[in-house]
Amino acid sequence: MAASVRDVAARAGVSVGTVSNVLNSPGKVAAATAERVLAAIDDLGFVRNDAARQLRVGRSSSIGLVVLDVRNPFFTDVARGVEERAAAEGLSVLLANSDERGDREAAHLALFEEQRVRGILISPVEEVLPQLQGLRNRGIPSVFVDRLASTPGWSSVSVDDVRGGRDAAEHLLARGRRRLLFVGGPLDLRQVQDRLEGARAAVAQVEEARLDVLPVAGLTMAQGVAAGRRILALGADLHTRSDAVVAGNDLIALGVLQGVAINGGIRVPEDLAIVGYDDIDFAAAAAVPITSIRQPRERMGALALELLLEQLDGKESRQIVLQPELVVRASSG
Amino acid sequence: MAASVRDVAARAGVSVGTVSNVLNSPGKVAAATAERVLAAIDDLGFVRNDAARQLRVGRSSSIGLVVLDVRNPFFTDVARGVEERAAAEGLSVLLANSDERGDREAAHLALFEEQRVRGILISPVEEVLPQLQGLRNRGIPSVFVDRLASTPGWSSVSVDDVRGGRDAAEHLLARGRRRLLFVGGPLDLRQVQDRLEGARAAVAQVEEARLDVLPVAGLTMAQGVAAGRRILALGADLHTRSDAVVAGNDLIALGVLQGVAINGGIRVPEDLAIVGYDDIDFAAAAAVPITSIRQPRERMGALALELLLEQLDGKESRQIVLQPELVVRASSG
DNA sequence: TACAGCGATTGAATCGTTTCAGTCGTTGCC
DNA sequence: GGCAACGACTGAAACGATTCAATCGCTGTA
Repeated sequence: MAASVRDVAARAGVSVGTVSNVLNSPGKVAAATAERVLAAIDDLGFVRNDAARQLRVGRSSSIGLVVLDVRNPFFTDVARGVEERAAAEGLSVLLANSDERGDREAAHLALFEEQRVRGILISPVEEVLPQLQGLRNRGIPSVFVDRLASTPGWSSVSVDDVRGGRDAAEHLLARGRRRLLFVGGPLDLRQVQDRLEGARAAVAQVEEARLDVLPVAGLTMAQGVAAGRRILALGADLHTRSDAVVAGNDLIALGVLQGVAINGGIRVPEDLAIVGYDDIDFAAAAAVPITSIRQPRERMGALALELLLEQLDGKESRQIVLQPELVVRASSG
Repeated sequence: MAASVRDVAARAGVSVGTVSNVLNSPGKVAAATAERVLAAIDDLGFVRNDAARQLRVGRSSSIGLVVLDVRNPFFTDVARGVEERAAAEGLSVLLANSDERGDREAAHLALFEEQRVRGILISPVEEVLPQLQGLRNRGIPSVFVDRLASTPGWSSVSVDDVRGGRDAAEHLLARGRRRLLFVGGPLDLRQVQDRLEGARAAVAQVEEARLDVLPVAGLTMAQGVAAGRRILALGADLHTRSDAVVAGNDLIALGVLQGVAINGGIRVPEDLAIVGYDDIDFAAAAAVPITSIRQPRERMGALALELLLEQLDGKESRQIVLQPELVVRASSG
């Protein structure tokens, strides 16, 4: 049904090699011939079969990107950074969503390997090093995004989340808050651990301050809303409990804000201050604009691709750690 | 370097056909043999080469999805619906972003054809029918998403945007607003046209009501913020101009809200009511929760894939038009 | 005239899988 | 004992592009 390079060759009265050259090294072909071939190509509606090309060439021209949650604007921004840099390099990006689930993550990696992607960028859910090591042995390098590669020999671009968590908590403490509540999860997610650890460190510096933890199942707005409702349900207790929330990310922060606002019983920031994480665009547009820890999102994506290219060039692996930045808005009083 | 089915066959002491059968029709192979083959497979770290498979089989197992803007939560939600339904069918989804640009859209379609995707789901920027017709002739069907296919013979899933626009404007009129301002663009985008047309129709029903148009370059928050600033800049004029905004989508609405709020000169909804479109999750969490026109986002995605499957089965094309739903929140007073 | 040198073109080999007609060895039945 | 039927397995052909050594025709030079 679909025309092949052989059909094109026949119609243009040249050999298949020439057709291929017209497509891939136009300089090698006489102008008149090229013209005839091009004419044949669109007479026949020929479109190159990428599978055949890849098979012969031995590799594809795409790279795989696995993110924790495509619906989180943080990751679409990262993806955007990756894509822009990749396009400049003639690579296309396959975007996959693990939804914070290890099984989906593994499945996506397996698919990427079948597709023989050039390399993989991943924001991992769980311990994927063994699988990635396998990929690397078979010639597919990878780079961690939004997560420090602690094992030597692996590249990564990340933000110092411990510091980010500390900055968030210190800011709240500086504003006089003493009963902090960390809302985030799943707790085995590294980013969450680090941010929590940072917050703990900051709280430990202040005598009468404390930090409780309200774990949630995922870093989504819905989970945040649920958490907000639980905070509301504490009712009068609240004042003996928490006067500030350090959220695992902005989605959680937005959710909590929405959740506690429902009955209007709790005022933000008067009764409850909130600090988010990521500084997605929506944070500034929130009911009460959210104070947040900004990460250079697109830049992380672009850098990650950069590191991947370095690996493909046989260069040394390296870890880039970017610094987060506190952006103060109304939600922290 | 990478092991092939031939290597596996050699190591397991069977023929390549048998290896293939172990992979694809396990029922056809004796248990003992299968076991030996499987052992060889992971001794060698064999991973099937998808390009070769595709080449032989003649088609891939993915479908392409082209959206106007991946950073718009509306589209990630649609994508989610598509993916879920696709996964159930054993298909994977290639997500591409046209960024509301015709050239990028065309480039993505071309790439999808090279990959021999099974079919294409597209939220079109411009008139792509000729290109899609070409694809169809060569065996790749497509379905419009979030856009009615007005030409007979084409499938689509859309929401009645004229009605949505009308509902938005009627709601504002019912609340006593009379000087409406439509903020949206690009104006040649069908969704924008329809929503505007609907708003116009509603305004035409009311004697002393009027509708101005403030065109913007794209349906993003940044554009909305810029529009908001321009509204602010009108200053005192404002009251003789507009007392309500019908936004092209929620991102614009959020942006406008943020833009006019900057100096606090204009209060929402007192001075300026705002109605958005899409009802993305962030609309409810906004500074002033945004009244919006809800579209069944995930459902649209799932239905679109459904229609694509129907086409692949040789069934008739059809157009599904869903009804939007007004969700009233604080921003409209 | 012969020949080197050059650009343009050729076409067979190749990539790794799936497919399918055919072989092989057993079993069961008459 | 002969034969059909059956399950398991084989291996060559095919998919459609790219590659590269070889060939072809010319031109300009010795």
